[in-house]
Amino acid sequence: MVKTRFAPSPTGNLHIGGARTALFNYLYSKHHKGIFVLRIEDTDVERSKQEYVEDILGGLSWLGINWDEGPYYQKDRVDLYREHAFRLLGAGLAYKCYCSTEMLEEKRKKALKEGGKPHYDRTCRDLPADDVSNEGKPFVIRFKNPLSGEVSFDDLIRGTITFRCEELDDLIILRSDNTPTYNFTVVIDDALMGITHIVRGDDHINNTPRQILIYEALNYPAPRFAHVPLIHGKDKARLSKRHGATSLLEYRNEGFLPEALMNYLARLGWAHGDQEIFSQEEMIEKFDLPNVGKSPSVFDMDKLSWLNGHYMKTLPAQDIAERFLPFLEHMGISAPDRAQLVRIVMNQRERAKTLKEMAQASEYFFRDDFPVDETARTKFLTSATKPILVDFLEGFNALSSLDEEAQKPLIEGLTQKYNAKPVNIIQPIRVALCGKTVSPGIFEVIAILGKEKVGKRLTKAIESIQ
RNA sequence: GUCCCCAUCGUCUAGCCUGGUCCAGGACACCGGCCUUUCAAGCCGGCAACGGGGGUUCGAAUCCCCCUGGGGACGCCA
Repeated sequence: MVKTRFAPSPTGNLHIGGARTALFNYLYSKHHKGIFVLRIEDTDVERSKQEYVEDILGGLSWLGINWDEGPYYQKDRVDLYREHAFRLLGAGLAYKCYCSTEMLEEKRKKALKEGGKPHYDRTCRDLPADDVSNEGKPFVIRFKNPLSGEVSFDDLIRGTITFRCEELDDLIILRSDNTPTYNFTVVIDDALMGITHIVRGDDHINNTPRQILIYEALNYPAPRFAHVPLIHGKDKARLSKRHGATSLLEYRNEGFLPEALMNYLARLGWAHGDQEIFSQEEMIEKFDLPNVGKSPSVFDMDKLSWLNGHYMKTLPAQDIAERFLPFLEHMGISAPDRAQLVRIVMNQRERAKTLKEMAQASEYFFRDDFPVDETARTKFLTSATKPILVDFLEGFNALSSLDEEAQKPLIEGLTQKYNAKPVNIIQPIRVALCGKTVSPGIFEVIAILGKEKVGKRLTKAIESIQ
């Protein structure tokens, strides 16, 4: 049984990178009909915040990634980690270290300056067992790394990776305040929770050999590892707040659809031939680790927008209308007429990349005091176009239906009378009704607005012209 | 500095494992055209890449080595 996990630390929002890691873990487990676990790694009491926990859970839920187990909180499991730490201490596989933070910092700096590895010099490693000189002093527990030999593992994405033990440090597993550290808790939890496959960012490659050594010391079987490349910003550097490192929920607020974001994230670093569009079911069916690329990818907003536009156009209109509503409400607009709303969505969705854009472009459908673009007004609401509007209004009032077939002859009649192209007749009407030169087809706009509103708006526009 | 990872169009990528069908395919963006009541959408077309150098081979994007470039790690953060 395949069991994967996503184990974020709540020291920041869930961003694009984290979400993709979560997605890959989720897809891999579901592909193998396995279990996906969510675990919150909150052992850093200083930096962990409840608001981030909420952001992470909210972001995953919105995206559509559901976990089968958890969320587990490491905070609730500290006794477990301590037990393990002292077990290693008792077995001689770990030792107490009394070096102060300041001292260590100095040693690091010095080593770096001399061109060496900034590693712990193992001062306390060989302190005699009956040493009493440090009695009562605060201490940390360090893991006793093998001094020689190699550690290697077979990465599911990159193949075999080997490290020499000399490169590894005697890392701290229990801090002086008695709290455990990441490289230790992660091993214990993954082992105890029965995680079979660890999919994570490749910034963890260096941690892997240390963790494998801990698995061995603890006598736990090690899982398989798969390190996915990091996502970069346009400047090719690691994703930061400037690029896409904002909360996933920001994308929701900007009017992106979770289907689009999930699709985009899946294709960032993974491919299945030439296919671009994947439903969640298809991703689960087709996702596999060997198809994940090895090189870092750049987050591309344009492509995300395109995908979002695609889903805007292809998801059921009723569905889009449902999700569209909050964006209207955010603008202080209520849309009680369901059928009308769906009709607006059907006409606007191909001209908007996001729900937010669509809301902004649809204001005139809901408000009579919609803004009027001044450039459009001076160009199309003029003394020259006034008679067209007057004529149109007159003909319009006589219409018995607002169907396209009923409206068409009216416009055609005017093009003949004024010897003008349709565009010259329609644009003034459009500006009168919408306040701008851009809108869905004029027949649709009129049908959606209805007889009364169209009449009022035309009258108002005519009166505004000197 | 040391260690680790990576390297195909501007971007996401297919192809690489199992060399020839690749003067490298798809998608986004961009440019042009068609359609057209505006804007979009849609359709058609175009631009555009195997980082460099050595090997191996009849033949290399594909295998090997070096260089260069980029990224990551080196915390009582995760």
